[in-house]
Amino acid sequence: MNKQQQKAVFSVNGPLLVLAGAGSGKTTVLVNRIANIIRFGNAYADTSANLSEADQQAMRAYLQEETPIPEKVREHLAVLPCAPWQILAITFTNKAAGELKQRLTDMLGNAGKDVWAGTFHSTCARMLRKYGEQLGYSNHFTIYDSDDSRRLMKNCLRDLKIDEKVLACKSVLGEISHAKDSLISPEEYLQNVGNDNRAATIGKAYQLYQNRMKAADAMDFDDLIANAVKLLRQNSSALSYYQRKFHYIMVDEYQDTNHAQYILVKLLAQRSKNLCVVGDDDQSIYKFRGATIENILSFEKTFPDAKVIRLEQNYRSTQTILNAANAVISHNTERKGKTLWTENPVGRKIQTHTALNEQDEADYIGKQILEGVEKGRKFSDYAILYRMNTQSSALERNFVKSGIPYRIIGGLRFYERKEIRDMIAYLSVINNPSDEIRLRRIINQPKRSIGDKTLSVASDLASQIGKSVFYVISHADEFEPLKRTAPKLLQFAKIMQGFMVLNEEKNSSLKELYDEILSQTGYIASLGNPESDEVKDRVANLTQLGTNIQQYEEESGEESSLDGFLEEVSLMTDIDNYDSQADTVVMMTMHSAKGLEFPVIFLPGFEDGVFPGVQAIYNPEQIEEERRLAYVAITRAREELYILNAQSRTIFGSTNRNRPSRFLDEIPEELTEHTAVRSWKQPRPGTTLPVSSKEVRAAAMESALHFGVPESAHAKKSLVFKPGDTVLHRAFGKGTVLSTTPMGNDTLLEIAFETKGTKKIMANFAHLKRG
DNA sequence: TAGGATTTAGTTTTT
DNA sequence: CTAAATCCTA
Repeated sequence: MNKQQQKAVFSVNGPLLVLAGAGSGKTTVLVNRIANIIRFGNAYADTSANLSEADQQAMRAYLQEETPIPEKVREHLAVLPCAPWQILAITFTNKAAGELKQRLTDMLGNAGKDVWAGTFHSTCARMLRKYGEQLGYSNHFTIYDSDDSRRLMKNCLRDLKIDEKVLACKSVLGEISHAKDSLISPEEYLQNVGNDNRAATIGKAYQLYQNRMKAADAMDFDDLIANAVKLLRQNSSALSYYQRKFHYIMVDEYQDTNHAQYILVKLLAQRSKNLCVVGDDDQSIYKFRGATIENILSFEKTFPDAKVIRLEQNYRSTQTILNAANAVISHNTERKGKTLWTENPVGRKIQTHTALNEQDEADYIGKQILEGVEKGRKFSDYAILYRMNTQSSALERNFVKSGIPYRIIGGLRFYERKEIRDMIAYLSVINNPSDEIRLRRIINQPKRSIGDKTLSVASDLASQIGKSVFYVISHADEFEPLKRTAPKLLQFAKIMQGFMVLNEEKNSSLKELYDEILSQTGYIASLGNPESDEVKDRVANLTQLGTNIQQYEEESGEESSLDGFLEEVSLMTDIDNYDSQADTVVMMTMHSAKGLEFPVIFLPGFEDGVFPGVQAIYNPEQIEEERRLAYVAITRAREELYILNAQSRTIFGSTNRNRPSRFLDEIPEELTEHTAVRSWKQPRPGTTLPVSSKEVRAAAMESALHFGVPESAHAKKSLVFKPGDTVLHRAFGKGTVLSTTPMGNDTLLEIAFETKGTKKIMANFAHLKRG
């Protein structure tokens, strides 16, 4: 470790701000700092000792950081052991927390497992499970995700007779989220509306929404933080419990914390003052969801005796990549200012490429990857980072065609798939029957002939008698208005109650419960034709969920519970599932890539209007945020960086010609090497601009034949394969053709490779040779 | 109430 | 362009 890193590791007591540039070994510092605290504990001085002024000073210096200490002083120092559970480490993703724990366990053995490591949300959830009753929640409250929140808000707006055309559900939710970040309750919100009509309406919706959340025993993401703060503020025994428990607190990615999170950390650290925050103001990219860079900029004001350590040596990227990153970020005005440097080699120049359109761009990327793999790179060396999830589809099409194995992080997430959410909803209603939103989701899924009408009647009855909807449904025969549907409702209630009993039984496992739900509800059968690809896919997902449940049970052993599983699931993100071992190319948004690194990075869509996005172009503040995002994206690359733009691009059905991104202009020319399919300045005289997407595609095809694709690929088009042929793929090696299916101008080949298994590949894109 | 057909709206980033 | 919402009919 370098001097600065050592200093950060050994500065144990008191507030500490570590400004850690990209790739500066921040995680190493964090891990070693925690290990150091556990090993050597909390050194404190015997202040009653009769020491000279100089010795006292030496002692103080020692307490603040590892400095040499005179023998005479040593005997007056004591070391308090610090237990792992007295350390709280807050990370940005669950995955980061898991890795932190893993590395600690590698160093310290089992002690590493007892460190409290998690995200803000999981930490708060844990505190609220213990103390939530103080705020009127049960200890198995449900955590709503954004879809649940949306459904609930829709209902609220409908019941308040607010027309969504006047006030969109989304903007109300956004406003409420902002209020919660600022720790403003519905009542306070309503007090401050003045004569702003819109605000008054939002306030009413906020209040109703919160009341219903409480009735459903549910919290949304923002509530987790806000309620944790509320708990600590109004319950002094909880506050003092956690203040005494956590001797040391560390917060990673501090630049992306919001106001509520800042208050939370401040409360927890008030007693011990041992707060260490790590962050990089240049990497703050979550302003849009309430993160305030202020937290990091004002840390020294909040904690006047704070020590500040800068980590500016980069161990990740080549000089070229780092220079480009520095050049781009230097255009921002609102920053603390630092310059990363590295002893790494200069490396290859940054490859900038102008493609015709998004398909052509994807082809270029695919080609570079296949060439690289041929030269010995692994697929997992490559990552593609884009601004919007929608950009992945062009890449996906190309990768399928050329047989490049890939994974997409984000986009349609596993836990957002309909069938998965349905099963999760079953599990959470079993866990918490008051959860009306999720009850509504499953009551007619599979179809039980229970419609909207019946449900709103039941819902009204429930609020009249002050019981939950589930209560009304399970006593449906006692209510006159429900006479007709009562048998159906009772039948549903009966299965659910059966599940609840099963869940209560001590010796039954979650996996058994899950399998029972699947079979008793006949869910799989209700999906339709089991031969169709779509249903096969869904069934595979349901099986995967079963595996996940089993895995959870194995991991948490005695501790496992339905509660625990649901909590883990609701706070899980795609990036948490990302397995860096598998040999596949990875695609994700630049946001998701935070904290990750790859040998080769592709950045498609560097065009004004895509990145920076249209909404940001006329807003200097937002441009700065986009520029920080560019900085994050560039600094993910270790060895090679490709930046791409396209002359025309089709997004959301309309085709636009975008000029290259201003961020490209900010990279000094001597760092780049540019290639282009064709000069983007002028279309050739006499050429009409393609208008429809169909024409664009045709033009791209035509143009690719003449410009983009090398001569050999042209010739390959005439190569015809038949089953039994031996072929040679540049990445997969030798294989035998199993089947051929003509598709348009191309042929889909199924090939059994000797070492890489059976794959389906499009003939024209596969770069095949005869074996 | 189910299911299909048609229209329409909404398109950034995520715990 | 896609996914969701709405409408319409059986």
